[in-house]
Order: sequence, then C-alpha cells, then structure tokens
Amino acid sequence: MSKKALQVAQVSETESSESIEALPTGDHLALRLWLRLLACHNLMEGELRTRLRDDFETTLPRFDLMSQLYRYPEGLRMRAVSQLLMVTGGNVTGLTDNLVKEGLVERREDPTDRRAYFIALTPAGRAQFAKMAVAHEQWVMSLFSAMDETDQQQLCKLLGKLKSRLVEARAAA
Amino acid sequence: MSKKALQVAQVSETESSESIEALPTGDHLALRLWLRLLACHNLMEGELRTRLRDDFETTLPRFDLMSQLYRYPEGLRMRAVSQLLMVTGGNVTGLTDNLVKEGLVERREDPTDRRAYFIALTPAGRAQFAKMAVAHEQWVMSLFSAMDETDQQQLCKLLGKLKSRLVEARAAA
DNA sequence: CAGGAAAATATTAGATGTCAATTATTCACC
DNA sequence: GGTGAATAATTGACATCTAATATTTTCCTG
Repeated sequence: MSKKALQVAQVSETESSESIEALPTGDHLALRLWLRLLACHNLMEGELRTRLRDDFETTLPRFDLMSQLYRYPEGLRMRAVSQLLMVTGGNVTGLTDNLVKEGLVERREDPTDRRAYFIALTPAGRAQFAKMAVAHEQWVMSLFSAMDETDQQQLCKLLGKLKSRLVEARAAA
Repeated sequence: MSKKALQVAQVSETESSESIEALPTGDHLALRLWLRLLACHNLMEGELRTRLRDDFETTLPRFDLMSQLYRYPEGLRMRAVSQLLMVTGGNVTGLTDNLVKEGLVERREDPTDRRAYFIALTPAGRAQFAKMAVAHEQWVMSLFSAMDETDQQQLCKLLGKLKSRLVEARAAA
C-alpha cells in the first residue's frame, strides 16, 4: 500500500464556502469514493497477505508473480511481467531472484534476443501455486460474501468503467 | 499496492470441470471483481503518486500522513495514525522522523502519559498541505470523471457495503 | 554496413512496509 | 504499595517498491 490514506482532509470544504448549497454532498463525492476504494483495497490486501503468510509461508507479491507465470506456461518477458503486475522492472528482478533461488521459477534464454529471456514456473512452482490458488479464490469469495451476486455484478461493471477511463488517462500522459 | 496482481490464474476453472454448466461465469465473479478493484486502485495510486512527485516533490505516504494530521490539528497519537493509515507502527515512526526533520511535523509530549505523545503539523506543514490538498482533490475528481454522479454514488454505496463486511471480518479474526 | 535510436534488463539508492523483539510507562488488582 | 499484564512507541532485520541510471543488444535508417 504505497500506500494509503483512509481519510484525506478536505480543505476545500472550508475554503470554498460559496458552493455549500449548490453541491451539498456531491462536492466531495469523488474524494469519498476514492477513500472507500482505498479502504476496501487495503482491507482485502491485508487479509490476503495474512492468510498467505499463515497458510503458505509466502507473500502477496510472490503469489502475484507466480499467478502470472501460471497463466503463461511458456514463460514471460520481464517487461511483460512488470506491466501485468503494474510494478517497476527493478522490483520484478528482485522478486524473481528470490523465487529462482528457491527453485520455484526459472529463467530461460531466448536464442533470438540475447537482451531478453523468459521466466517461467518450475514444476515445483506450478504445483505449489496450484494449491495456493484454490485457497486464494475461496478467500476472495468469502470476503465478498456480504454482497449478493447482483451487487457483485454491478460493482464489477462500475469498476470496469472506471478502469478503462484510468487506462486512457495514463496513455494520454 | 503491496502490492498487486492484475490477473490471478484461475486454476479451479480447469480443475472443477463438473460445474461448467452450473456456474458459467458466476463462478469466478468474485475473483474478477477483486482483480478489477486491484487494477483501479493501482492505476489511481500510480497517477496520484506521479503527480505528487512532479508537482510537489513529495510522496503518497507523506501526503497521507499529513492529511490525517490536517484533520486533527490538536495532534494524534502514533497508534491512532497507524490505524487511520492502516499501516504498522514502525512504518509511522519512520515517516514521522523524516517529516520532523523537514520541519513539517512536530512531536508534542503528553504530560499525562509519558509513554506516548502527539504528532501534529507545524504551521509550515499546514500551509504546504493546504496547497497540495486542493490539487489532490482536483486530480481525484478528474480521474473519476468518466462516471456520472449516479454511477459514482452507486459505486460509493457498494464499496461502503463491502467495506463494512471487511471490517467485520477483520474484527472476527 | 555503419551509427544512432530504441528496447530489455540490471543495478543502485532511497523510501516504504511488515514483523518480531525491546524499552518504558501505565494500569489493575490484590 | 507492589507486582504482573497491557499499552505506546521504537528498533532492527528484511522484503518490497520506485525512480534514475547504466549496460547490452537489437533495430532502423541512410
């Protein structure tokens, strides 16, 4: 979490008093929304991190990296991984180094491009991840269990809309 | 975003083939939902981090800490801050040390409890944060601009529901 | 084919974050 | 009053993450 405010002070509430009637609560709706998103993310992440550590002696970044490699058995470029995980390349290097040391991930040379290589799960890595993923999905489902399926679909749809806007915004910059 | 998978491999899709007809897409709804939440969080956070650095030469955790102190001019206990920010106490200690060095935050002794103290923004800290907060709110509003007010309210409501469930779940553990 | 732009990764320094253990103080209770 | 549990904050060890820079290799263009 880089990461993370639960409540952000709303200075403009006191400073732009001329619009009190015009936008009674709507004014800070976006901010409230962002703080809730942040809180939900942090709470979810904290739960998943704790359980991964207690049940599997691993961490969330490692799980995330392995999950990408699980989906691409042929292997992935470092750059592809860093984009998928939305982290910087230097980060992926360090994570990969550790997983390679433990025999869960291997680096495969690419004969056509000596700058790059692929990283992939070893058989041991695949086996370990498969076990974790089942538990992980159960955890996620149980954490969302307060919402019925309609709510979940609605939330999923709204987040999808937001996500495409954010991807656009980043591409524009 | 300790942080953060964009896509999590769905092992159970291939392993529990008996339920293909029963739950065609609903099966992994929760997982898709979580991944979208994660993606939105990461994209938002990345944008805000970049802009804070480019425009104000600061970082998100520092902004978050200052925002809490801005809301509580009388000061906050370290423990209170770490709960509000949802990070560990050791983390807050380090952040605070840096901000104190720069004269933006000060520690105030509590005569009634010599174990504890309060931290609060200095006048310089308040002034700096007030400027940042205005820009920050503008950024957040623009990042949510793809959604009309109805969508934002709906999303806010759904996240509120999720959040209370997550708080419960953590309390139960 | 030469020479420079672009790409893929590594490397580094520094900030952020967790967790476990430690210190100092207060509280509760006998 | 005095002892033990609980509380507030820090410290140290280590993992994670960003951002900036360096290195190597490939690609492109003339």
